Amino acid sequence: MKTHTESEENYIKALYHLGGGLPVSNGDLAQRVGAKGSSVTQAVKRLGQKDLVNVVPYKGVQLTPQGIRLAKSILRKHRLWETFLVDKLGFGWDEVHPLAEQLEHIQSEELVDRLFQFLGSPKHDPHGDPIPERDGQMPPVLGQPIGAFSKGSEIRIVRVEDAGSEFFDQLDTMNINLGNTYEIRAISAFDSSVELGSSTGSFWLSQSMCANIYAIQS
Amino acid sequence: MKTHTESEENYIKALYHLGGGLPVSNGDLAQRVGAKGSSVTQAVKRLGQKDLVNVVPYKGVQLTPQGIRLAKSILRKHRLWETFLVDKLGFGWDEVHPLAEQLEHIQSEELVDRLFQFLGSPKHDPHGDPIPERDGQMPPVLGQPIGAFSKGSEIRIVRVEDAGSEFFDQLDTMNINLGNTYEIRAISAFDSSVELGSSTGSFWLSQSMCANIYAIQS
DNA sequence: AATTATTTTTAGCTTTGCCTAAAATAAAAC
DNA sequence: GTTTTATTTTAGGCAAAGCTAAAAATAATT
Repeated sequence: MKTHTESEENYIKALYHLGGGLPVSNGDLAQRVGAKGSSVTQAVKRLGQKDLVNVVPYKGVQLTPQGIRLAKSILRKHRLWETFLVDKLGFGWDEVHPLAEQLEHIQSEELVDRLFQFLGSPKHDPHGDPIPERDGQMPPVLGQPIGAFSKGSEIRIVRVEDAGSEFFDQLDTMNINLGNTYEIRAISAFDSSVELGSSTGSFWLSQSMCANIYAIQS
Repeated sequence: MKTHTESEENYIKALYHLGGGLPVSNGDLAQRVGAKGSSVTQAVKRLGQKDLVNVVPYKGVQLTPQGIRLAKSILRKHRLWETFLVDKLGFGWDEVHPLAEQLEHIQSEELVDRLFQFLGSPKHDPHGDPIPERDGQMPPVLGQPIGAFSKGSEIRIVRVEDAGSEFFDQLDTMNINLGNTYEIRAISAFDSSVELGSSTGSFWLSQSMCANIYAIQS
């Protein structure tokens, strides 16, 4: 696998995020990478020459299989570094994203492999998102939004959406973490908020909080 | 402290390595960073505008106090990452340099501080080189070349020069590591090679090996 | 179908950072 | 104290990556 610039990798990442393998519009891509449309046009032209994307002018850009492979390898690095930052260095889960954006560009297969081992071969990152395997396979995306469970269910938190730092702050102040287990004690017919109970007491979660917190039956 | 490009940081690092605080010639700098003289001329002009160096045309370039501060902070990061790679990920000391060259450019005070703590507040890196402190202070440069000790001395290896991968390979095959202790059993009058002894036996070290291995009386 | 609005591309400019080749300066040799 | 040699700087080019403003193509609306 050749070596790519950070800018290129950022475009690939954005394309994977927005479209997976499907075409993405110039405008959406521009918004995602924080550049102007004209810059995107020439950027994807460069990527096209490296066979990382297929470009149809005025129609859209699409990752090639190689592009998807690269995207996954970047995502793998990103999520492994996030895991390192949280598990080993004690960062909060709201702080790690910008750091991982830098670290994900470090080039070394060996480093990634060793990091993976050092972290105990994790399948999911600190937010519960799946970490792509070495060969590109994706572990399952875990859980359903809390709102999807019915009264009486015993649930375990397995994933949270990246819904901004205020959301993470709220999780922190409510002491909600991956792995926590609760019983669903009540569901409000008025505003769909949910009462979660545990051995230490119970509390209410708003509908919008519930929508960003994923759990499984436990 | 503002943010700098990787190229800028590489020039600063090279200047610190070559001159410390003293003037460095264009040619030496060019050689060190692996660029042509003309590239260096404009690079240092840019650095001058940021007050990281003082340039006297045709005479030489010199780090300013701010430049020295920056150089030390890069060196700190470099050596902390090397420590991480060896101590935590199990890399060999000959493999870590190119990786640390990438990692040293990651921007985050917080990350450096946490890494430092995670590694147990080390004062020296895996080669025994001092890791600059947060405030720029330098721990002592340890040891004297093995050749400087006299027959009968009990010594402990505390530092090795970065003398290329063949040198490191030789250390590995001879099982020489930081912390090892030996007795100086003999010094050849013919070629200045040295016989080191330990509980497990003894062996001879060539003069050029000795020159790159540093020890203290133990 | 024609016009308007939106999106995308082209054209041309800027900065960083490298290059080669030619000119200018400093150092060394005669 | 010239002249030759070595070093350093200008001058001019090139690629990556961004920008603005104008032109072209597509999509939406009357």
